[in-house]
Amino acid sequence: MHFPEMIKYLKVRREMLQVTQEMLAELAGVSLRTLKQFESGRGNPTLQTLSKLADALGLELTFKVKTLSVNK
Amino acid sequence: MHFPEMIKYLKVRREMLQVTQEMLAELAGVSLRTLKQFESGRGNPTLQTLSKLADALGLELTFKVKTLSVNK
DNA sequence: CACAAAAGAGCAGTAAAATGCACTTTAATA
DNA sequence: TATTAAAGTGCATTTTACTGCTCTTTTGTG
Repeated sequence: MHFPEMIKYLKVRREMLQVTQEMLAELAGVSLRTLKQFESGRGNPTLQTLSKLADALGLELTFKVKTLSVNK
Repeated sequence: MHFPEMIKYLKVRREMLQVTQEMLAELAGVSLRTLKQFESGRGNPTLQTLSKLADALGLELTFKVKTLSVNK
């Protein structure tokens, strides 16, 4: 999952939960400015920031072993 | 997956692949200093840094929906 | 269209991540 | 035990993430 996908995923998740950026920022304990930057693709959040956001959205960061598929 | 677990996971993965910190740092395009700090728990890497490391280890960052379990 | 709420962005200050260099500690093994 | 590779750390510098404030743009609803 690369950058743009992660952003999209979190954004969709937020909207699905009907939470505004303002609410999420507050819930997550992240500044609104930072969240806005992140969602608009202008960011490289720290793991802590990303975790806080994921957490507030009921998500968890995990690793997945990449599989080597021949045909993409 | 929280901070200490992620560190542990990546470290174990690296060792499983018999890769030294030095090799991984080079492969991932991350400075050795940064990797050392991260693995020794003294860090809060940016998403970019974490992604590079995961990538080089054949791992992918993903989100997982947290389930609300009654009895933990 | 008019209005309001939500989202996006410029600017500047502060905090902290990333980096390089040099040194110390730990672990493996001859 | 001596040697050496790998891992860990202190310090200083550079880069950049985080933040608040303010303003603009977009979106949606009457």
